[in-house]
Amino acid sequence: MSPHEDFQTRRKHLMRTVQDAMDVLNGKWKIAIIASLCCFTKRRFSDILNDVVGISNRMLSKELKELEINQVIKRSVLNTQPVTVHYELTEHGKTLQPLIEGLADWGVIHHKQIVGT
Amino acid sequence: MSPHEDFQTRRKHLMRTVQDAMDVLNGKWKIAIIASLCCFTKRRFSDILNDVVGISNRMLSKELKELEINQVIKRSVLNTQPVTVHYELTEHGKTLQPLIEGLADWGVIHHKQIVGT
DNA sequence: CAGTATCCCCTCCGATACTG
DNA sequence: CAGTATCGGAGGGGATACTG
Repeated sequence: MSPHEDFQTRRKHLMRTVQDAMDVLNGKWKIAIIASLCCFTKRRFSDILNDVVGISNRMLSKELKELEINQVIKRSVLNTQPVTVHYELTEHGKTLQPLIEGLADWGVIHHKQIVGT
Repeated sequence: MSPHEDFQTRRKHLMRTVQDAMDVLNGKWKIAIIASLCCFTKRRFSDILNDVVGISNRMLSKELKELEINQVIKRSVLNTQPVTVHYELTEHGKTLQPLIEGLADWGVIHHKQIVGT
């Protein structure tokens, strides 16, 4: 295989697997929601609503459902009065933590790059 | 500082810096475009158009501009006939490579998780 | 508290056509 | 080849009100 073909093959594979990941993390809010669940294991609906600046309850509800379907988060209902609901990362979801941290680190780097120190 | 406050502080910081990163990588296409530039340093407009499945030239043009403004990619015009344009990651943009790789790795993990090996 | 339901705007984005 | 211009539709997403 020529070096050129090698690059092509690597790129195609990279593009496809990155896309697989982005299919789960798509939309405006998913990453932020996951970040909210990264520290401190359990959060309630209204906690996340506060963490993620600007999100509406409608959107939060929708995004949480999608993340649950993709087995990234787990929803558990406690039979208190009124009902309490806990959200947390699943074991699978926790494999995203390094990525979120990496993103946060890059956010810092980028801020320095743009603002200058 | 109590452990609880510590968590709060860490989360706030995490959320903010993750947001800084996502401000640059927002929209449907940025990550895929950067992935296309990760292997093989230079790509032409039409190359990226082919790499990123589904994107239109309109969107590609728009997203490339934003990435250039954020100093993630560099655009260079070669005075051939007709004009050739090369896009490549800047030094700053290259600091995103580990993240893209991480995303790709997670894509593989997730695919296994959902499909089952 | 943890959501649903409804309404509606407006932006994102695709399709098509055109230019240097 | 590397874009820009224009149009139009779909749906993302906000605001508000309501429910168990």
